[in-house]
Amino acid sequence: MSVDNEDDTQSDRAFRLLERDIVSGEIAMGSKLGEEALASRLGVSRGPLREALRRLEGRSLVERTAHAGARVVTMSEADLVELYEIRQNLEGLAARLAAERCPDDELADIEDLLMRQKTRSQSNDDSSYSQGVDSDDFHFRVAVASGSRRLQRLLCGDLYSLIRLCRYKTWSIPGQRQSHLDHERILEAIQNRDGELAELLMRRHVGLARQRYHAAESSRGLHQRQPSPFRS
Amino acid sequence: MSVDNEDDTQSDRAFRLLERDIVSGEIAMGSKLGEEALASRLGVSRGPLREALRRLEGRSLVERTAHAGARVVTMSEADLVELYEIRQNLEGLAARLAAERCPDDELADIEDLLMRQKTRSQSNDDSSYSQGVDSDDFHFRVAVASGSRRLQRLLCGDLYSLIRLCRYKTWSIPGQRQSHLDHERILEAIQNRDGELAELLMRRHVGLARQRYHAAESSRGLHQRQPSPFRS
DNA sequence: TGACTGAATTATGAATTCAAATTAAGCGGT
DNA sequence: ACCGCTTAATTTGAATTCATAATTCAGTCA
Repeated sequence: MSVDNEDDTQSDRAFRLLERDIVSGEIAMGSKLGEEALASRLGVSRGPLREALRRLEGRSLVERTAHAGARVVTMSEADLVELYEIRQNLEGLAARLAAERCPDDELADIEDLLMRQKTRSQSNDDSSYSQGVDSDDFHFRVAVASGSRRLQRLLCGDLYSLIRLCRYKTWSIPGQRQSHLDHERILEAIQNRDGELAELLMRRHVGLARQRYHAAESSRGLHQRQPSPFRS
Repeated sequence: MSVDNEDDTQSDRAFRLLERDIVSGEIAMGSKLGEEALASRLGVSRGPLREALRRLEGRSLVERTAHAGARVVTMSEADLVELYEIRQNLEGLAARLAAERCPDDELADIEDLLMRQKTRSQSNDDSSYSQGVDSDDFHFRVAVASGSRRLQRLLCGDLYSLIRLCRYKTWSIPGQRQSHLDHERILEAIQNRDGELAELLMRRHVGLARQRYHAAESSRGLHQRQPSPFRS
């Protein structure tokens, strides 16, 4: 009916919508994805919807059993730990590559970003809506600065989706003063073309962020998620 | 028609066949994947075939443009370098995790594997058909030994497919005596529970394998691939 | 001769329809 | 009352059909 934007195919629309709802947690892990219901909900026929589900299956966001149906993947705490270990390593790699090959002006842009964030956090104490958009995120910028398109896609696409599937807003825990200091030190190492140090600092930074989250999570009961919006 | 094996759905069959043919290079990068032709070739209808293509799209093995059609992805030399950088890091991570958490008996199994490979390469000088199956591959075993299912899937599934898409038999270049020595040293570090050393050695090992390949490749002209079997 | 416009063709997108399998419910037996 | 089996209903898998967009080729005009 209403053509929203660029991609005019129904399948792509369903894919984007489903991906958004799954990653944002609006669908809830393990939910059954009944074709007829979803199709009518998204305003598409079962054909394109099935294609969208298959695509999500390829991205390992949904699992499918032979003639039974499709469900959103379920992720345990162990899975989250595994994802963080991978992310830690890969972001370290991104930092090192950025130190080795990123042009100076792009690094200067990131420096500007950090400066803006600093002044903003000083004037506006909470301002925790800093999670505006990707380009405002330090980790995203480093992934771009690595110059490796595939690494960028892995970090900002697949890994980000899966990690965020477990919980909200985990990419960069905002409002942490220590995080900002870490970011400054990492950028400094990158600008000094010290790849080894940049990798080490980034690894430690992500690792500490994980530990910090884990501590906070275990203290207020684990696996609290939004109530599932539709069917269980 | 002929039900080959476990998964009885046509879409899954088409998916497996297409993945195999693409990864093995039988389809050639950039090939147009006409739906009608492929459907008749695989003995399925267009519906299931489209689902298979979408799934491959999700795994980023095929690209699709709005109403134009699907093509096998094309990978440049730069892409291959990026993939190797990622693989290098991730296999290092796998080695470290294995050193930290893999039970001793499983490591003993890998030791047996290396012993068998050694004796076999001594008696049978060529024996390069060692690339029998996954479980005979050292890197595969280390990925398993990491204990991280997701890391294993990333390394042995996605990355392996993409890297192998560029060229044949690149996972472990067989018949290299130095490789076997590297493997022994890496396993030794893992068994000594020296995670840092295992990671370092594995990184260097993969890096050297890449360099070795690159040297060999550039000397005999680049990007020589099988002639495309069907349509361009 | 070359490039642009137009229609015809081909291929893809999507809905409908039918078939097959799983799930759920109902029935009978122990 | 509980367990197993049979049958009905729901859901998924797949093929056919129609609509729409892109490609191709022919024709015309500059």
